[in-house]
Amino acid sequence: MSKKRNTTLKELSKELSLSISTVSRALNDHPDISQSTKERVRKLAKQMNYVPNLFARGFRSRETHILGVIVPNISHLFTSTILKGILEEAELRGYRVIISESNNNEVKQVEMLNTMTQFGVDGVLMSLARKTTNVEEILKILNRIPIVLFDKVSSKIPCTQIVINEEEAAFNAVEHLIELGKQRIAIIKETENSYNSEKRYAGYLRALNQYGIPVRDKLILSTEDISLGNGRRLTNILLSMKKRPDAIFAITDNAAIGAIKALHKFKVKIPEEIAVVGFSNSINSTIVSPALTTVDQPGDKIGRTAVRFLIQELENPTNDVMTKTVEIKTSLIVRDSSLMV
Amino acid sequence: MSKKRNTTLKELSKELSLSISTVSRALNDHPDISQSTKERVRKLAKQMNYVPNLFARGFRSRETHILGVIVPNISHLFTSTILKGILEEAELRGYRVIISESNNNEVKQVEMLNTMTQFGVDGVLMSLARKTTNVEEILKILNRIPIVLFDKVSSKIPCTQIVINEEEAAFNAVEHLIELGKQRIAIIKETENSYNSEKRYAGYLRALNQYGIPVRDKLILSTEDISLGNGRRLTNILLSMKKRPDAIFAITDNAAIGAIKALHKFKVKIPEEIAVVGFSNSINSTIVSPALTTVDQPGDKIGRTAVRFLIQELENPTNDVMTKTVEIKTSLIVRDSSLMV
DNA sequence: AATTTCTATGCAAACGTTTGCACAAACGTT
DNA sequence: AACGTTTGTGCAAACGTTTGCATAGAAATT
Repeated sequence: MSKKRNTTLKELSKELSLSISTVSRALNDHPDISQSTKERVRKLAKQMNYVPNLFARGFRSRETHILGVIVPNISHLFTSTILKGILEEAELRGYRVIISESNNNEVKQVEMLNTMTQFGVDGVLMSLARKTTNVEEILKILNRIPIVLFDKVSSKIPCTQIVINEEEAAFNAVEHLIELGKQRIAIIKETENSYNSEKRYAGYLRALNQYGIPVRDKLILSTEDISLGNGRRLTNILLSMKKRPDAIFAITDNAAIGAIKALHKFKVKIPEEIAVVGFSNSINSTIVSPALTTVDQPGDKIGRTAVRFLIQELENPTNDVMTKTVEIKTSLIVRDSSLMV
Repeated sequence: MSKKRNTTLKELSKELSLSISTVSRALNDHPDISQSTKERVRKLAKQMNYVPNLFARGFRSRETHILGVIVPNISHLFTSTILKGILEEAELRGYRVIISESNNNEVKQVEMLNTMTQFGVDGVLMSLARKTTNVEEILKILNRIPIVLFDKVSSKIPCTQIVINEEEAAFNAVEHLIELGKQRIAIIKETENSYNSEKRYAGYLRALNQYGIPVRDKLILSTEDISLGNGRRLTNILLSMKKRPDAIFAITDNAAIGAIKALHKFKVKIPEEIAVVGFSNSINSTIVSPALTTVDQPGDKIGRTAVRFLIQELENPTNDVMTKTVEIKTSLIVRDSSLMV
């Protein structure tokens, strides 16, 4: 169990009666070294189970080939799907990944960012904590190492940002409802202006405008915490109106499922009386009945793209720090909650 | 953007007209150093934003304070809950965490294990890939660094193993059904003898025996892939019997939800005619209707416990590698699918 | 006053790797 | 035969930290 030391270059060189540098070069396939020597070295290295000490290497070259990832909450399906993409793409490109959680705590987020740079990660992938307002510290760190934001991003931080095309996705969802013949389309969104909520709301408005449907304030409901419970609560409010909506667009699946539960309780027919569309394509959307029409966000693609852009920056360093937004396409998955036959 | 070098001990020492060693000791609170010097050093260190180069440190001390984690699939709620626990506990104890996915691929699993040790992690937390049979490579690595297994474990690997008390959890679930007055309790389990499935099946058998209920082969159904679809399919088989069961215990929530869907289709009353119990307490279990009675597995506790045991081993190294199984308690969450009034 | 003990500090080696430079040996060219 | 070129190898420094040992000066003891 005690940590046996690994074979080192020195040991190899002694065994082969070569210098350390020759052995090092041989293993790194340096052109100066003769073929025969290379083969001898490689053979013995394999035999003696040599593995380079990455610490010594990283220590010298100041490159660790480690990427840091900071997310608000790892046990969230969408997040872990993104992480999956990150892990896969990083591995493919020879990088290792350290993951941390900010727990939606801004202070902790900066702390993690600091220990990660201290640790020597080559770059950081980050999804911002909710209500991140003080970006100063982050900007400081951005001066030292490249950061790529994904999912929860902020225009205040000048760097590459990978997001889904929230606005268009919402537009498509609402357009779909309009094409069903719905005219009084309610939206359930977040109160505080998170990037996502804002964009989705914008898409909602654009769809209504484009199709010449009046925007009715009464049908625009907001909540601090966009949860299943609140989806249900707000739907109850909608049902108590004298003129009920004929469709509900909830900006998260959970809220949409809450809506369905509420509609169920009051025996409202879905989608005939009121159609429902959510956002995320979480597993639950297929479990609820009727199955929920929702926007599929390709999480792993976001992850992969983020890694790709970060590595691109790492390997072609430039000094101009600038905002660059990359939008990942989504698709609308139509299910029973908006399927009119 | 270009990687500015960090402040080093050398720079601090020059500024303070002290030697590097004195500065180092001052920062590490060595008793040899006078209070006044310590304060001077600390002050400047803070001012110049000094952070120790962890690579140089780890390189020298051969301790990285990094734990490696290998899981079959990160985007699985239970897994990511465990990861959450691991991250929290590790952070609390000053360790960082590198996560990798084996994708249930045995070869890749060993590969990851190798690159992790090469990288210099102090220890590894691992949940085994499905059908892990060739443990030889793993045993080799176990000789070099400590490993703690969790969730998907194997008795062939002599190390600490953190699992939930599968058998007892299943026993409690079935006992609960018996107490409802159910007598013909079917089980939906896995064909291949995975650790989890086997234990849960054992709990089922023990409960029946203890209450003197005959075990009927016809009510014991197995499937390769314990999915929602297969839960539905097997339930259809149960419904086609001349003597139907009066309860179904599915060893995963997904299979249980499949069962509920099937029962729904045939208008079987849940739980009056047939009660259903699942296993996992996944989010879906509250979304399906009726809400599913299920076994809650405290994922974060598993994660925290695993970290605790690993660090314990790291900090008190012993040479005796031995199996030690730690069981985490579960609890049965009773919901509508088995709630008889 | 001479000695010992203590306190605070500095020197230098070590960790394993990479790499600029030097340099022998072998070869090719006049 | 003398010179330049190429090829393969080795020397030694560097990265930033920790730490055993040495030591200078102060304080305490004789």
